[in-house]
Amino acid sequence: MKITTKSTTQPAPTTRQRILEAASSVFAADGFGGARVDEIARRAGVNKALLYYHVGNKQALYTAVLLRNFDRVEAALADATASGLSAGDRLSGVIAAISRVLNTYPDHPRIVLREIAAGGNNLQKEVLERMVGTLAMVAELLAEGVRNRQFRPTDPVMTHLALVGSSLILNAIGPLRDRAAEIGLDIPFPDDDTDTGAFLTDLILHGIATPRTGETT
Amino acid sequence: MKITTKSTTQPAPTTRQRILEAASSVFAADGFGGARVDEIARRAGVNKALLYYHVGNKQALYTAVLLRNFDRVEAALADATASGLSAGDRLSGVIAAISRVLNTYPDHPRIVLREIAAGGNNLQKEVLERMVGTLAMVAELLAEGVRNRQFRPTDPVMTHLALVGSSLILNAIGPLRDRAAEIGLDIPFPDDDTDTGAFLTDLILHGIATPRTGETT
DNA sequence: GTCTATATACCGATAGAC
DNA sequence: GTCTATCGGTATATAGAC
Repeated sequence: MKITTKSTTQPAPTTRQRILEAASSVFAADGFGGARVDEIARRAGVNKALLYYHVGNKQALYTAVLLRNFDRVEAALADATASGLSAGDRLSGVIAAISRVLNTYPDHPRIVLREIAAGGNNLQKEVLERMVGTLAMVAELLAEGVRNRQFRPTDPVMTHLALVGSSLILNAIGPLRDRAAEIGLDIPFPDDDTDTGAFLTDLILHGIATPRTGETT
Repeated sequence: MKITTKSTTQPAPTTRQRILEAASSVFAADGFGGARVDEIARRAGVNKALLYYHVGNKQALYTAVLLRNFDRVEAALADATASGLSAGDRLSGVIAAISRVLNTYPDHPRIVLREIAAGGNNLQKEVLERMVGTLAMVAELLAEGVRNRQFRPTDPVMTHLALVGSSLILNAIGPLRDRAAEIGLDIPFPDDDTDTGAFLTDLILHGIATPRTGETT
């Protein structure tokens, strides 16, 4: 039995999903300006005219990819922030959730890093709002921890940028690691199944300095 | 009196420097694939044919920009690592030097973020080696601190990526901050003269958790 | 070294048959 | 919904005068 009357406007057939998947990969690898619509259509296994029929144009395709990717991030974060735990435990949950979703969909961190570099040049207002919305959520969590004296007084926005920036980099490093290995550079980069969430939680909460009694600096 | 016999092969006239400066800015804003040679020539105030006469082609121009930018980073780091201080103090110096040079030349962090996302796709082997060389240097400093028990046992490469990644993001956020402000999003991003080095040093060394006596987690 | 003009290829997007 | 063929614009790069 097939459900024909959906409440959403989106048709969302398999073709469209294949196109979005291929587009996400190509935009991550080559950027908005460097991506070629021909290449996206080829990887999706569809004709270029069909791609335009489904998504409109290159800009609309890019926006659709980003909205889908941010949907995944927000779904992962919703689980992590639902509970009534302390700020510290919720922060650990948020870091774990972010690390997991960025590792599962590695195109996303690469596209976001490019957009940070580009100053959001290729982002529709709608997408930029989604991006900043996540930031505000984590920053508020950090601010709450400061008010509770669970965290030291810190700038919540800079702390968020350092935290999420680190997670973006750690989960986008795969291709660079492989390229470095190809040309013979022997650097022990993390591999794809490293638990970067656990690493980041420990780093952000406690830093790297050896604890000393009565430390002042 | 003009010195005509130089030890280096590079002619390095003012025209070339203007071209490199314009190219750095455009590559940072639009990426390698999105950058237009016409736009670079226009900003440099030179004819496009003259640009090709001086630098060869787009790929060579990109390589030249990156080599010049990495020269600046390495010069800044040389000062910071010369002294015979402890690993912790040298790390603080390195973080301060990196933050300062990235803030002074804001194109560089934006281009590097793009190349991480691209997996070094547009990088000549020579440039990739320079990039990884800096990484190896900081990672060795972190490893030394661990051996001295000045730092807790951590993965030096992941710690480097988190540290430098944070600095790249914090020093590349300017354009995105301005764009967000333009469309009315009110987020207290750091401004361009924020001391991100001091923030990162404190964060990396001590984390954000409130110190407790005999803490186990 | 610096310019104008142009070759050549590519790319985003569409027309129109089925 | 899916295809082939192609238009029109634009991009890198160069030829050749000065």
